[in-house]
Amino acid sequence: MKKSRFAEQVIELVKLVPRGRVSTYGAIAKYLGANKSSRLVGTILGKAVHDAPAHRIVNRNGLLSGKHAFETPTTMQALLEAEGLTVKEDCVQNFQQVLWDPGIEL
DNA sequence: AACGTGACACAGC
DNA sequence: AGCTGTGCCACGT
Repeated sequence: MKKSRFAEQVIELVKLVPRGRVSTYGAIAKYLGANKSSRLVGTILGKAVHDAPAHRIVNRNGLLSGKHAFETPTTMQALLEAEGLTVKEDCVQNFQQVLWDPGIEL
C-alpha cells in the first residue's frame, strides 16, 4: 500500500518513538516542518494505526484523543499501560517525563 | 472530480 | 483568561 509523502514521514518518525515513551502531534508536525499540520499527523496516524505505534502519540495535553481510532476505545490506553505508562482518565500521567520530542532527542 | 470531514495547535480578539 | 477562527494534507463519499 502506497503512502503519501507526509504520511510516510509521520509514520517513520513515530516508529522511532522508544517503548514507554509518547510524543505529540505538534512535536512531530513541527519536526517535519509543518507546524500547522498537527492535524494531519493525527488523521494520517488514524489511517496508519496498523503501520505505526500510533498509541504513543497523544495530543498536547497528554490526552488520548485518538483512542477511538483503535479497535476499541480502551486499546490505546491498554497498550500504553502495557509499556509501563500510567494512564488516568484518558490522560498520560507524568506526561512531561515520558514525552519524547524528536527535535530534542533526535 | 469536487466537497466535506477529521487523533490538533496557535494566534487573535 | 477563555473562545473563535484559520491552516494543513489525506481520504471517503
